Amino acid sequence: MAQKDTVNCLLEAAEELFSERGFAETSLRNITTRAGVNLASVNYHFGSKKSLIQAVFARFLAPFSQELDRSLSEYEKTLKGKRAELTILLTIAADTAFRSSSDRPQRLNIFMRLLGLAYTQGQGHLRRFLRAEYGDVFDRFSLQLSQATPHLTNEERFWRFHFMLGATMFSLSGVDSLTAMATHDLGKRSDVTDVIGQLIPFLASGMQAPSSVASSVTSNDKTASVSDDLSQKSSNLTSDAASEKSVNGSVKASNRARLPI
Amino acid sequence: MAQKDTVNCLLEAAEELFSERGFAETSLRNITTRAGVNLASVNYHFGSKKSLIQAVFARFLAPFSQELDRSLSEYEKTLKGKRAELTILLTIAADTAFRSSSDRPQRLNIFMRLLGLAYTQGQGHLRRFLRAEYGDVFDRFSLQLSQATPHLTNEERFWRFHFMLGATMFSLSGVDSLTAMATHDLGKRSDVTDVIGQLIPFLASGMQAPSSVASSVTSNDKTASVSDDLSQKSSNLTSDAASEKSVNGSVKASNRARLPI
DNA sequence: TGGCGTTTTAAACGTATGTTTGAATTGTCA
DNA sequence: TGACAATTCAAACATACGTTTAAAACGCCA
Repeated sequence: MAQKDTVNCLLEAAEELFSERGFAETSLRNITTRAGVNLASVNYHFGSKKSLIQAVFARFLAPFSQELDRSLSEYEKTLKGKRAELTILLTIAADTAFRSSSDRPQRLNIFMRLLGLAYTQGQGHLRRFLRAEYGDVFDRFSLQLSQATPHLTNEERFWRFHFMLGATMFSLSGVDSLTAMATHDLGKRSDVTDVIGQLIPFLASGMQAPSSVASSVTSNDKTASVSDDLSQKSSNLTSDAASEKSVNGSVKASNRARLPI
Repeated sequence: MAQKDTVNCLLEAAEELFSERGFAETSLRNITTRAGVNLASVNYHFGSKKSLIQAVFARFLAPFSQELDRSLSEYEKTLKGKRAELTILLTIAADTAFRSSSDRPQRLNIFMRLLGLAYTQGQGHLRRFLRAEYGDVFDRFSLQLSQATPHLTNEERFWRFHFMLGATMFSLSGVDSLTAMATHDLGKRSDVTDVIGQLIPFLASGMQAPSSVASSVTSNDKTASVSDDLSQKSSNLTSDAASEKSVNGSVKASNRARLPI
């Protein structure tokens, strides 16, 4: 009882403070003070500040990745061989993210800000942690996305995917200050759902821009192979299945766009 | 001679280290060690760590904003009343940024990473500094961008502009690790110019996606008024022209999309 | 060359951080 | 209730930080 409360208050306070100031700028004393618990309880319950950071991410990503996996399965069932539709895929991801933080609506942009910090601030341990924990589900989404954009070369798709990621993370993570600006400049209040509503058409249109390569249809009908050599780069971290590297060692480039976590 | 060297080495080392680890994670001892100078020289030449951070930004932004201003003037001359073209505007900005860091090609993505940090990490002083120093030029670019996208409502344009900003900052700031990933997955080397070449069509297509509002042409032919109440939000910082606030105090919302710095 | 302002240097200062410790408190089950 | 494990607590630990200081080294012009 008391343990659950302390752990939860710590995660809550850490999530807010990290998103406001960043990881290094937030001290354990800041966190424990806001949580109303003793300073030492962080090291007692989590072991270290690093582990606390990872736990903050896990609290959001565990339900999200599970729900995304379920939603993708459901959608794939309705497809019956037809290829996925881009706008629907984006909407699925957005809906899943939004429902995963339904208890408090502003939780989504807090998490987006954290995700942005995971990229911009050092925190290499976080990137490795995220890929090891949730890489599979994201790869699955990535595969569907490939099939929904058959007109693109793998290189184009790779880059446009990261353009999408950047636009999403930046606008959603800064949604508080941006909506404040929008309210001030345009006289119209807007919230996260409004932004997502604006975002998806923008992203879809960007993705569907014509390929710069002349005949991109012929060279790219086989975008299926995705999750083959997944654990290659993170093999020094996951340590299992590392001995299988020589099996597909002859396959130089797997020609797939992978999520950058 | 020695002074110029010390200052320059400090800026060089700080630029690299800040972009690698972030501001708070980079200590003055890290910087002075890499620069090969004494620890105290930071406070001697710059006064404080904050001022050093601002100086790092100024070293890039001063030539950039000056060159962007010149390029915009030149382009406006060729327009002769016609409205600006979106792709050309984006190319102008990209070219200017690239030429401003022509001495070392990887300087652009280093700076993009710094710009991203300026948003994500606390550093409120930096945002105020940037807006006070370079707000005018960015507002000018913003005005041209408005005229190049007349089919959008002000709200749509506001959000799509920030979608562009996020996609650009994220992909260019992470261009090192992303190109490494692209090389590994796709077997093709690419650099900053390649990414920009992919980026501009994506952004242009996203911006030119149809407006979700039915008749957006009639309500939005007058997107000209931009730089009127510029200093309102930063008046507590710039402190000059603060008494003029009552002049246009009656104008509630100026209906313009402003750059978020 | 001698003197003086500028710059560099090593050392120290005060403060804040993450972590550890051992005693005090709490909750639980025999 | 009483004993035992889990949890909380105040205090201290070692370390790293930004900044300051005063002396040493340097550069330059009379």
